[in-house]
Amino acid sequence: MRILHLHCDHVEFTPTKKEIPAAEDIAPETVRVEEVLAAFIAVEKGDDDTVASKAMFQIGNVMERLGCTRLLLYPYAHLSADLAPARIALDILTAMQQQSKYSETYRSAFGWTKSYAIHVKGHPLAEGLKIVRSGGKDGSESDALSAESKIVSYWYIMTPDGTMTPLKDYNFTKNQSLEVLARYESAKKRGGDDRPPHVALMKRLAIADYEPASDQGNMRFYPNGRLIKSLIERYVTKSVREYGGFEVETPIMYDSDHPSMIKYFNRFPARQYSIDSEGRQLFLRFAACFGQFLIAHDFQMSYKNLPYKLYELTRYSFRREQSGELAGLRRLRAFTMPDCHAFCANMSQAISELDVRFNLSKDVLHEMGIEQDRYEVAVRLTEDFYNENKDVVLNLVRQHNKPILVEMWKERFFYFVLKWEFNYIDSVGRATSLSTDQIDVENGDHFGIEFVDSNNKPQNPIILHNSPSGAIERVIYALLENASHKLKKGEKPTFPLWLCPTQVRIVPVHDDTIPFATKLASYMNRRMVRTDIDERNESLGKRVREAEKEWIPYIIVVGSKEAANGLDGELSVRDRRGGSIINITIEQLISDIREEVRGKPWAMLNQPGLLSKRPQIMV
RNA sequence: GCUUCGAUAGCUCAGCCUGGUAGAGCGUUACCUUGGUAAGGUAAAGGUCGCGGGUUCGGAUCCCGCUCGAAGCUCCA
Repeated sequence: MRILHLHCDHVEFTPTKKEIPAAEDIAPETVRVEEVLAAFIAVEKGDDDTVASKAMFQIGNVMERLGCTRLLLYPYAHLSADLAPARIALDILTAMQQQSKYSETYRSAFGWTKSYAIHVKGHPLAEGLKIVRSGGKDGSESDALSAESKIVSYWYIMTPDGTMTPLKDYNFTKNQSLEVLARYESAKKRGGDDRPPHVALMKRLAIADYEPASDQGNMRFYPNGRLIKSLIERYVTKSVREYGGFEVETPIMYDSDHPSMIKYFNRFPARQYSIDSEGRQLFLRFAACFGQFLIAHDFQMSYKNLPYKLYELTRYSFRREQSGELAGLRRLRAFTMPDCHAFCANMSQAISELDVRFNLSKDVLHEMGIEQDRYEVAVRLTEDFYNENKDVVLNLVRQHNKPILVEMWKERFFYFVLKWEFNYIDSVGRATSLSTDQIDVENGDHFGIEFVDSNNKPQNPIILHNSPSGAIERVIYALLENASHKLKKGEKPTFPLWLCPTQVRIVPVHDDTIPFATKLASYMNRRMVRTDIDERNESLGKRVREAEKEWIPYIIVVGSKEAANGLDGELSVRDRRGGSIINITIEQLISDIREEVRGKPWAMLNQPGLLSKRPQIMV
């Protein structure tokens, strides 16, 4: 912020016309002030509330020295070439006005073209320039964010029989991972300092890696990783479509001055990627909410249409987390987020929909190979909501059939009255939220979303925000952590069969058997079983070993015996999960695999079918 | 953002303390090998030791600054 302060005999100004869309709504009247310190102010990028207080402190010092008691705050863009977005500038100017200790504090209208006359006193201290920068550890934390840290929470554990026990009185001996979550969230105590195991695995399996040429937290996905990610994306989308969500696609960037965005944007200004485009400041979405709300705003809805559900899988949502907070696939700056909003006519409809989505989320995680023993449920809600709807929480804990963590707030601070999350607990003691749903009582009004009720009166819907799986990258993180959990227990790590980049690896014993191997592989691929062939000039033992290192569930070694028997004969199949070599026909193997992956999306191999044709991606 | 640690071959890392010809394993390439269920053999290619400065006859190595990365902290709408 730059402040040009002038000690004046008098200042007179008249707003003549609105200059920008965000201009204040005021009646344009001429104002004349005598014996005043006129502070011409340009609010710059990165300025925040701390700048407002610092500026007022400095202005106070000047006022005292001059013996002046009248202050005029005059927004003046021409002092800087690096201005803050209009809405933020207005917020800060308003904050300065409110913080002023002078009873006669004037502020000229923001966003208006003004004519003005000024008479500056002729003494040495009459003119000065101050430059104020934001301080503190995170320069542009908003008011909302700092207020958030002051929220008072009450923590409980609720058991399936409905008992609520204050956290400090609960005995965790039988629920160690819930204790991890509880400590993690309430005491803000974190786990060990081991490197997260999934990072090494994501590299070794050629799934994903850091991209040094991008910003931190923006990953590259190799063919194997892209295949896995794409299958998960398709599966989640399919599940939400079957549940009744209708898929839309919305822009990834929004105008930070758009009236509906202001509140969202200002809440976390330091956490956005922003882009300048022809003088407008755009920010990259950090969720799918705006896009869907802006669509719903333009719908003509009746109560008969509700509940109505919109869905988008955002690739990507962006959150510019602090650099030190990023961690492998667990915490990113660009991530893929399925987000399904249900517009509900009233609270009872919202509550019954919440229940459906809780089960949807549970099923989705289960089908992806993330079971209930790997995650813990947290429910956060306001005291009022709890008192009026105790059975809602009770119902959730019964469905989960394990104790859950409850965080209760005296008053509503966020836009929701209730939120639940499934928190994955990893092997190094970290909790990471996957699925979530919220009951939002604010944004229907805020985004002007309306439906007409049975009395022909417009109403704002209650909105549920559900991500049935959480970020797709996090699902992969959880699958890799599951695998590393198995490793620690001395078991063989695996992916769910439908997600394996290669489901069957064929290893020909001898060059003569390559034609048969090729015939076999192409038959299986046509039958939707991802099959490849390792015909490299390597020893049999080495090729089997490498297939095992890739976690390939089935390895078929074909020699002259199999080639002679043809497609009808029995094959010698190494079953990784069963831990033995089985003799089975091709038809039986295909039908076993097809049975196991039934209902899941399928894609063909995303690599050359012959290993000799593949570049080495990772060691 | 703060603290700590790190940056040497495509990858994983040794060498640095104690300055003097740039190392290993894996991978890649070629040849040999034709092997029946977790590593067959031989050889070759491959490096501006992150960038800049300083000390020194001489710096991957010691000193200073910078850049980038990771972990932890704070944080996670």
